[in-house]
Amino acid sequence: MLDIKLIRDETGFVKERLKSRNEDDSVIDELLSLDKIRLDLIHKSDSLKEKRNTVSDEIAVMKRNKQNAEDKIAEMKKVSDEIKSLDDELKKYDEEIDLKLRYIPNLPDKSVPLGNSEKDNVEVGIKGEIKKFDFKPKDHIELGKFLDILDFERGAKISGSGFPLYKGKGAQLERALWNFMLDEQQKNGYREVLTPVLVTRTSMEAAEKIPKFEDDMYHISKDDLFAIPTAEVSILNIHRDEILKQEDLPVKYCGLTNCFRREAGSYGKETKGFLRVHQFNKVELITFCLPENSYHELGNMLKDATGILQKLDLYYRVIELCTADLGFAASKCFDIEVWSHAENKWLETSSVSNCTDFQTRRAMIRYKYLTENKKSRTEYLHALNGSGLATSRLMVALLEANQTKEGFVEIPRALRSYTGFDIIRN
RNA sequence: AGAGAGAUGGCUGAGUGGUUGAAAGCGGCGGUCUUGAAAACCGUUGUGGCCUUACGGUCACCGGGGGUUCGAAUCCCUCUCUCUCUGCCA
Repeated sequence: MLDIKLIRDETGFVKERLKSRNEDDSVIDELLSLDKIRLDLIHKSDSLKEKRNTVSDEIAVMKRNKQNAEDKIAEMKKVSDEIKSLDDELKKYDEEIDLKLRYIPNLPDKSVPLGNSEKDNVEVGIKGEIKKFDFKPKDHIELGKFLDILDFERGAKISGSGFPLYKGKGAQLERALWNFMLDEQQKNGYREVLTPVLVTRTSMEAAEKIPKFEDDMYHISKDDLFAIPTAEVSILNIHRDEILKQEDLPVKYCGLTNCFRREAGSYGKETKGFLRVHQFNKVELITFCLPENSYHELGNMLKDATGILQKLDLYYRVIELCTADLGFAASKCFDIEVWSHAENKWLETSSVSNCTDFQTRRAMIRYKYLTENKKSRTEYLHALNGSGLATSRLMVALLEANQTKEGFVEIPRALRSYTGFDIIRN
């Protein structure tokens, strides 16, 4: 969430930045008027509490001296009632302000290209080469079926559509990718974690997924637990309500988890095979760092994510999202897309975002530092997240780009020590 | 799932209605001493809101929420979590 103080002090700036991402900025004025009332209530309540504290001490002294304090007690009873009604009122305003804040996205960084839709995203680089085939390349579904390594029909039998079943060398290839990617990211300085995939409502709120995206997630009502749509949620919450030591920064994690997304409302062509699924696997990267370093760290993370694609020798591009296409919590974001040789289009396989202090403010993830006059202060860290990478779309690109005329799939060199085989035949 | 115990500041741990924001110890930081270090001694050491240019003032916070009271870490209700024992299960 945004800082109400920033909204209060830099109203024009906040509005301008929200407008740049096509957000309605009228909520800012609503917030300011609520905030004004809230501050007024705080002043009234606090000064009454001060009075109550003082007089209560006087009553204690009088009682100790066996004096009669009935008058003061009666007076304070009234004061207490007044405080109570002020605080009840205050609570209503707090909740209303908080609810409004929860629906306001992060502010785009000044460096983010302005735009009105995804069409205004900017391509910042292409690496690798499109493979030339002297035959018509099969898509990943045909390959999966022909080689008997992917079984979307039986996956659907088990859990409904969008829950892929990997078989034989398909399952082994998937597992090889996990190990390869985790090893690579550890080399890049990320500490490996294996987190819960069911998390509490509080954790989802801390990651700013609730309330805005509650309907997009699987929910276990009996225990009020949510299946994570990304390990970003569980990893971010590792340090919820903590104050990290400045000398430990940046703190970097990588973790592989299943990811679950309801994808309600999606249908048609996009949903076939791996292109849009309810369950997939992803290695997630999270960095907690000092505010002044977060954009530098964003560059590092982008490099760490694309490094996987380079080693796998895949054709990919990086695009920078424009203001209108930024994710809710992001101030700046790069998407990495791999080429599908059968579909002849780009597939998003990673998204690397700087979420600045947007999540850490709600999650209360901070660090401590000394000011110039040696006063200790705490400040919110910046949090970044990125996929490094998601395997489902990656698998599409991998199978399609490495297929042979016979319909076999060659394993990229970097993966062979992980798979233990060089080619998948039927 | 059943029975019991517990949750206090970075940590250990006192505190059961009125200078307790909280004893004490450890740790941290600063200082004295020392060539340097250790030891010893002295001092200091939570977070957030609001007011203030600042100094500072004030309010809140002893797992979360609610209640009793002039006044709650302390009493009552409730929820969550942790530990021990029993049951069930990977």
